[in-house]
Amino acid sequence: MNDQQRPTRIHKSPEQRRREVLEAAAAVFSEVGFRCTEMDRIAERAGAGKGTVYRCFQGKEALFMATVEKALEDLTCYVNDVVDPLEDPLEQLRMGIHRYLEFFEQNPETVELFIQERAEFPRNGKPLYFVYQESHREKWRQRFETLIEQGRMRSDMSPALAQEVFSDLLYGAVFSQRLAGDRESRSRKADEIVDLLFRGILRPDSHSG
Amino acid sequence: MNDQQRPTRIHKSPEQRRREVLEAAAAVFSEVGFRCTEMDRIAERAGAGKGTVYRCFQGKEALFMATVEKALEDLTCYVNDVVDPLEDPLEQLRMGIHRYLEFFEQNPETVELFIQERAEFPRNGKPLYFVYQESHREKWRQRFETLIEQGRMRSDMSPALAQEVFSDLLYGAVFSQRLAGDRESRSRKADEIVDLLFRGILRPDSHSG
DNA sequence: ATTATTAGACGGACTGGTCAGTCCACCTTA
DNA sequence: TAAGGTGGACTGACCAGTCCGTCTAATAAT
Repeated sequence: MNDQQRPTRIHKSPEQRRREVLEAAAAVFSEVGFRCTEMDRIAERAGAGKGTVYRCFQGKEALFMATVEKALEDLTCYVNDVVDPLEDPLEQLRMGIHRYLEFFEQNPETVELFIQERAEFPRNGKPLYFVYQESHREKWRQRFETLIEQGRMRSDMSPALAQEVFSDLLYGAVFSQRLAGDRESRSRKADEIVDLLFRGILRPDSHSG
Repeated sequence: MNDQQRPTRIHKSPEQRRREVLEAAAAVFSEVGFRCTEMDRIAERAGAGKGTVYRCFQGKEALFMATVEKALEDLTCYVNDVVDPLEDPLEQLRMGIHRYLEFFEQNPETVELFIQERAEFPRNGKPLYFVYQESHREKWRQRFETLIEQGRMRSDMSPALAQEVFSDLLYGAVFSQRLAGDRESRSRKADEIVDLLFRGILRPDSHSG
């Protein structure tokens, strides 16, 4: 009369396990948020026991940060793999905006992870998102400077400010799109957004100073 | 041998109590986040007992949402009181951006509350921030439309898109400023940002189509 | 090829700490 | 003197992280 289920234990490679746990964690964290996520739930979703999860990652916090880091690496690759080979800075800008918006449209749960990171670890210093952003700042600023040197961008405009406006806008667009929930696809409008940033909203003949 | 402190109980008006608790709650919530906030801590900060806090507000969640709503009302007033009386839509836009950025610079903890709201109540539907935003959407769209009718704004540009870009940028700027932690004051750069949005980054003679 | 041995992978019961919310004895004030 | 505002001790639920008996699979021995 022993109808106990055999739990079908399987030994997998450490990398395989780690990947499975990480994937499950990203899913659960982005679905219910850091605090409401129970480690048991992640274990269950990964098809593993709690002990296994704790062998792969030091604890809940470390596991969460690993999911954030993974997402940032994915984002960086998605943008840079296409943008870096381009020659024209203007094309890099245009394509950068496009790829960035597209990435978040295809991986909406990523936004959730970034929100959670900032919300739950306010004392951990700068969120990883901004650490990554900063590591690319110099590269992008040079692109703006090149545009000015080439006489294509207004020389009375600070490249640093332009860069900040671009990155603030992208950040805001992605968050708004996800949080407001009812907006149209931004990535399909990437070209229009680029046009606005390049040429402004006013008619050329109407601004005299 | 009784050196027990007399707790100096004072009966205050319900409104006074409520205000004090709300203020304390906003401070603690924005300092340590929703989850890490202990109701005991809010009570202590408000100079009241836990029971008193629970008489003023139904529970932790209700108290938190009340702080968010209060912050949104303050923001709305700070912007609209100055913007609405203006006649020129372009001036309204310029001043709106300025006041918005200024508000968050003067009330940085407000950003924290908005982050927390979204992070902790993902299933509550749209965050209050976006509910408020939506309630002003129509008004702002009409301002853009007026600009087009007056021939001052490019007629090939969708007012709806322009509006979204403006609001996404503001949202992103405020969050970035707070989260990245090391940016310069945005409100002092409001005019430059406005200039970028109005005229674009490119030299007028360089875009031929 | 088959069986014996064992390191260590595995899962899940258990523990201990943490708080949200309750409850009631006390105190203020009218 | 009584009505009801007040504060803080208490309770019960919840869950991260631990611990250990069980089970797998790689290797050794035959």
